[in-house]
Amino acid sequence: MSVDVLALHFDRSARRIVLGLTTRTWEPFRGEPALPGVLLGDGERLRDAATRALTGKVGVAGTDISGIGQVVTFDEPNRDPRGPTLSIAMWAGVTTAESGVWASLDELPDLAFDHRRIVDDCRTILAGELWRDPALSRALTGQRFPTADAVDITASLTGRAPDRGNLNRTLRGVPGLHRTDERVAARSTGRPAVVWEWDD
Amino acid sequence: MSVDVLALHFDRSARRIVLGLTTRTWEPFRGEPALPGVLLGDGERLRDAATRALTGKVGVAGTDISGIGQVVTFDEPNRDPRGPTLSIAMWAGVTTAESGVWASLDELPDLAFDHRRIVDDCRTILAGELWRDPALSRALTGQRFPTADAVDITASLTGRAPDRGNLNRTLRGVPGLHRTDERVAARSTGRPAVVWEWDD
DNA sequence: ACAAAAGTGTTAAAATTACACCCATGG
DNA sequence: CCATGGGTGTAATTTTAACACTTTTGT
Repeated sequence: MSVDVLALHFDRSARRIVLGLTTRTWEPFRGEPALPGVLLGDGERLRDAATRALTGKVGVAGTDISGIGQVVTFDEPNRDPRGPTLSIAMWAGVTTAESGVWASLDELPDLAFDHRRIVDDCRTILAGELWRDPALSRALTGQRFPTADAVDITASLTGRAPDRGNLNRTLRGVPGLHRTDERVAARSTGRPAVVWEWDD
Repeated sequence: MSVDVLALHFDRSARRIVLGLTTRTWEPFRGEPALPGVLLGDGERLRDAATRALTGKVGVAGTDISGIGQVVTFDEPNRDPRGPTLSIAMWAGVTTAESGVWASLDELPDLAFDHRRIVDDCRTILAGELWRDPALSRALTGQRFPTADAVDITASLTGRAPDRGNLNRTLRGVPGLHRTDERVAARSTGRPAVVWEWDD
């Protein structure tokens, strides 16, 4: 029973979401990139296991984790050559991506085990929950963010650019999120974007 | 890490779904009704664990299980007084409810642990997946069934009677399901209902 | 003929999606 | 004043939900 984490970080300058990876130190798949994962300890909570995976395998500081949530459980017989195992997939928001390996969602290297499949499946699910699940949304945006970031996050996660107008209206309906009067120039040109802020 | 099963059987004569329960033989909650559950064995698949729970704790024959599926994983710290544990909730369709204790979804006794909460949460989820997930739908209806059964199943799972007309159209859109020319009198009076049949 | 149950037809309401057009800023 | 990005308005489409009305059977 392992917990595998999709560590998501929104890279503002690259305008896309990057995924935190580790390099496997043991067989099987030694040397190949993989999702950070740990075996679930006895009586350990899922979020604790996920945190352990992030700090231990990617080098993320505990304080840089902005949110954790459950995605799905994978139960395929051939996912691990060592025998049938279970994998609980979790998402985690990470505020800084300094240590560890980070790859764009659209340019992933070959991953160990069935991790590629896990990423693909989870990406679809998470794309559907974005702006519906406040915890996930907030973990990706941070406390305050311009609309431009929301556009980039949506585009990066869903794989295609959203309609800006519709997204703007969608944001108005997100519980716990409100518009501020503030504007900020997110790009070098063009109209400045509204700043959105999560209630505390 | 336990697997807890919502054993669902559609009782045609009672026109409702009943839930299979066990009586706990050990502390804690000794003597109280509970969802059939087992500890997940090393390398055991979820469906195997669920089957083991049904056969061992409710007395269901393996051949009477019409389908098994995953619902969600519960990870609440206080769910078990013995310490933090994880519970993977599964649904299972059961074709005959002869041995074991079966209770209507709407008249459940007090259950051990947080099983009442599990049932409530899963019921909401399953109600949403009915007629969308063919595996779940088919496990409840059986290979062939009149529209009347679909009405009863929907009413029993969602808690309120569906619009017959809309449900009829919904069934037309279910993948793998088709109408037959056959009609059957499901009630003592009224127009006979169309029989639906799953492909294969 | 009447009540009960099943189906069909139609409409209303809501949620998604698409797109035209106006606004604000940098160069 | 023009290119670029942000925002509003509006319409088309699709999905859900509601409800009136017709059909078929037993009593």
